[in-house]
Amino acid sequence: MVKILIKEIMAKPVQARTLKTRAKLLSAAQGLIEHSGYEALRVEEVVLKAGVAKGTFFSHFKDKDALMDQLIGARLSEILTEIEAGPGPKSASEMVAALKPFIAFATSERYVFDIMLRYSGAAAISEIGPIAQTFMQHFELFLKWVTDPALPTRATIAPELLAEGISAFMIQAMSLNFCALHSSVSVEERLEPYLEAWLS
Amino acid sequence: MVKILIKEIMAKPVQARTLKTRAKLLSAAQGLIEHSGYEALRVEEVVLKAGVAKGTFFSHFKDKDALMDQLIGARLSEILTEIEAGPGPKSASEMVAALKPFIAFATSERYVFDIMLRYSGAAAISEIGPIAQTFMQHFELFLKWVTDPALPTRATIAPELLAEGISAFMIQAMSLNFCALHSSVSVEERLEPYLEAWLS
DNA sequence: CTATAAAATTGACCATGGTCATTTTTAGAC
DNA sequence: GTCTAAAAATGACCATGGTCAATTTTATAG
Repeated sequence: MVKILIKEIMAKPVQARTLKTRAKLLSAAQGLIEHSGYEALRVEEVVLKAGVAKGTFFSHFKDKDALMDQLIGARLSEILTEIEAGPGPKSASEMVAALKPFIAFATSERYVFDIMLRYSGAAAISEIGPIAQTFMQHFELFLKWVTDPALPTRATIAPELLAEGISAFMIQAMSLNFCALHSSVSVEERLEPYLEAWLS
Repeated sequence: MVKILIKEIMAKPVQARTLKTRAKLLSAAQGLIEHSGYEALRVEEVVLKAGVAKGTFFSHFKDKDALMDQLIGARLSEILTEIEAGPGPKSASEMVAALKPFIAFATSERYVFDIMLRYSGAAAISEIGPIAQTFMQHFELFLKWVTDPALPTRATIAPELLAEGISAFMIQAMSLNFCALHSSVSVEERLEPYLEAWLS
């Protein structure tokens, strides 16, 4: 009885083999993506390169999108962490400049952008994945920026609201980038007036 | 020679049969959706109900998503047209109320919301479909609203920018609705403070 | 070392979207 | 009517993501 209780509390044991297989799958996928991009990735190729059976893939990842969540989420998090390490922006213009690497990756492929949006919020707390976590991460970052006195902002608006707004405008600017009618302007050029208007 | 030129200028002739088949496919799809929603739709079921072969479906629609673009786009356009017919909002609160039917449909299924976002901008002018058109339609609507003196807005911001901002916040509010961490608040409740802050 | 239960892996198989060479139908010329 | 070329429709077939009963591997108790 005690044993059963302990078992329920403990995380289920993971064999070293599991970690090894998982690492093989992730690195195979990463290699393929570096060669041909995210959209072109095929599960078949991943398992072939990793040297495992197809079924193994799906016992490590719920579906193909879950792998994408891992890979894209990891990259987004790396980029955000780098941005966090930099100085806080003192203007809308500097903010756009700081966000440039994030925007560059998120708009590198339409597919990447779509996956990012689709996984930005999880339907259940227990399903919060890497991409959803980066949304929390960039909310924290924006909150830090707007509460820094170095950045002049509208005092009448709650910092949390300001931060969420930055996120909304960033996504809007990236969305319009994929639209033929608006693609003459770069994401950054479009984002700056939004933020200027929102923050001051 | 003249004939060839004329042919090039003319739209390619469409047989009555084509329109009939297309109508059969659309109504079959509509019927299935009314019964089980958008996500559950299967091409196989559509052609079965319409009484045509599978290949026929794909000579009428580029792919399954193109059918969804038609169906969802048509519904969105209907809703927007009804909203347009109503009175312009005199406050952020009234604006949210006016948008309620649009929001209700767009968030009725996660799948519907995803398709809407994916088709909101077309990669090429020639590919602008029904959903992309509704985005132009709601931009026009928002522009009409913010230029109406009955709605007090920040005069320092260009009306076009204000209109795009409303769109950005509406999408942000709907996105967060699908996120477990934020689903305790309704889309409308979340949208209102955004618009309040943005417009005044 | 052996037995055994749990964990991990396997690959044949399925579900579903999508293609294309072939066949059928239609419109128009004579 | 009948001939012909273009348009439309067909369904066998393919591509790819995903499932699951059966098998192999691992950890561990005795």
